[in-house]
Amino acid sequence: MGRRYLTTPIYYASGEPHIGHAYTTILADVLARYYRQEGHEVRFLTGTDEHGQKIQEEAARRGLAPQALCDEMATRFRAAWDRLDISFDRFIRTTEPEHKAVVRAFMQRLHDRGHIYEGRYTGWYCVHDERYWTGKDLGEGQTCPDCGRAVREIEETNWFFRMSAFQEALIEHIHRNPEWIVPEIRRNEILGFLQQPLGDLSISRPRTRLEWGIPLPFAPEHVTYVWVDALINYFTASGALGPDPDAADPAWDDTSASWWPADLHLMGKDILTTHAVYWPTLLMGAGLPLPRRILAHGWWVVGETKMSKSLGNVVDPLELREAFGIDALRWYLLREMPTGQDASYTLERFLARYDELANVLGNLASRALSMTVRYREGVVPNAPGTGLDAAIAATLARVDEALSGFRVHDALAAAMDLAREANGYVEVREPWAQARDPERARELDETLATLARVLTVLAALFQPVCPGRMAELAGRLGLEAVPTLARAGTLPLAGRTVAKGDPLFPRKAAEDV
RNA sequence: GCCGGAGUAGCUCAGUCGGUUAGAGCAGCGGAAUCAUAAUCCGCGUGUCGGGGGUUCGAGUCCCUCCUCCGGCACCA
Repeated sequence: MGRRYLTTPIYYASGEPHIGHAYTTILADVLARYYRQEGHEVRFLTGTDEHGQKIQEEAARRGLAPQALCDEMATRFRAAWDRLDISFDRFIRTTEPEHKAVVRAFMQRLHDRGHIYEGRYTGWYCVHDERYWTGKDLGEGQTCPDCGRAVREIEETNWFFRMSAFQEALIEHIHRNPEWIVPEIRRNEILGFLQQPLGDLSISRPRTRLEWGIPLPFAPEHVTYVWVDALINYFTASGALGPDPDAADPAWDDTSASWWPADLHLMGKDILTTHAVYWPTLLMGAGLPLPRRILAHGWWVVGETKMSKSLGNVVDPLELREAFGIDALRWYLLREMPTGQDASYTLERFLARYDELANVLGNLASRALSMTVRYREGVVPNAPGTGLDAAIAATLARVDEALSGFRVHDALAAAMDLAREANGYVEVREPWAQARDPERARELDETLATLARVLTVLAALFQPVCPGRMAELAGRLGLEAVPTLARAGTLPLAGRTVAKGDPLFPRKAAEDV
């Protein structure tokens, strides 16, 4: 099996992670777990972006050293991901010595290759806030959007990356790789964006106004623009360069021993341009291969609904973790939002999705395990459990197809449909009637063996979204762990002792929220 | 303004290269069953497929036009 390197953005925030951060990260986590499930070796990267103006300002406001603020922030993000069951393999921080060294080497390499030049940057400066704004940020009559005071146009020395030199190559790359940017609407937007002449990218900020950053090796009176610094994290964490890299390191020309290039960058649609334009052109400049896929997802919006009106408030989905458990929350977020599109959060929809989990999947497990305990002393009979083989095969194919296009919601729908079909199978077989007639013992054995098998497959299928509950289900089936998808359908189960246990997803009422 | 999407059952959506009576889940109504978390299973839809026009033997599916909503148009992490 192959290797998969996937990334979330590194997050820049001083507060608790919100639903946007959480969704990206859970989406990445589910994909990472699916890939592991399929037997791939996986590198799942997340982390924090710790340089720049806002960090410097926030630290000053709180009377902290910037590094102290970042330490606290990184701890908060790690804790949040712990609560959401995120299985990252590497948590990178841009203040790590390794990353700083890679950024310096990266910038030097761009410089050595002739893609960087010194120029003048024009912007609107607010004296009161001591910061620059771009033209489109300005309020009416050229005022500061923060404090409302008049801004003045100012020029400063800046270093620029010749992004424009790579415009044609980037357009060609997108045309040659139609699935490079997913979903298609985002690809179209980037192509539309690239129809305009691409300007060069300012990659530095003078230290006279921004100290908290990585100095440019060839111009130490400037620090690296924070977006450039941040994007390079994906390369740092690939391990392509050693701990003390320089621009002449041979690893630049052969990254095959590392995780680079990334298989998938995930992000919200708001930061697609940086990932699909700035980052690829920077990589071209450095002579590095481009990431294989880029997935931009949509936003959760909270529409006004009867439910939230009647409750008189708007619930943050993350708070539902308390009452329903993290597995249920992950299920809702990934099943409800068509991957790549926006979705609207409502409590009503959450409850409907939870019922699906409890009634279709949870109840299937309850009834199947309960009957095995009741009719066969809890031992899975030694009989052909092939009753649902066609449905299982069709489901695996559907899941595979959906995931190859990153339609996670479709993959989850397919998994749930298998549970539905299994419930139908129970109705058709009527194991309770088979149990009453001693002459039908063999049929009952087959029914129970089939249900044990399909539950094993379902545990594997749902494991990436519901890792905790599916580990529990696997345990009740007498398994040590959730098996891989490849093994789940053929794993010998006869003779194993199962346990009924409490409901996997206990029934809830709206009042419980 | 320019570019790009979307508009299909009460709700969330699927509808591949145009082709038999337009589908799924949820909600609703009726029934069956009793192993199970009062869960499950079966049956039930007179939907102007946003409006109008066109191409075609035939259009939700292609073309034109109009309406409504949304997104992108860069250094904002």
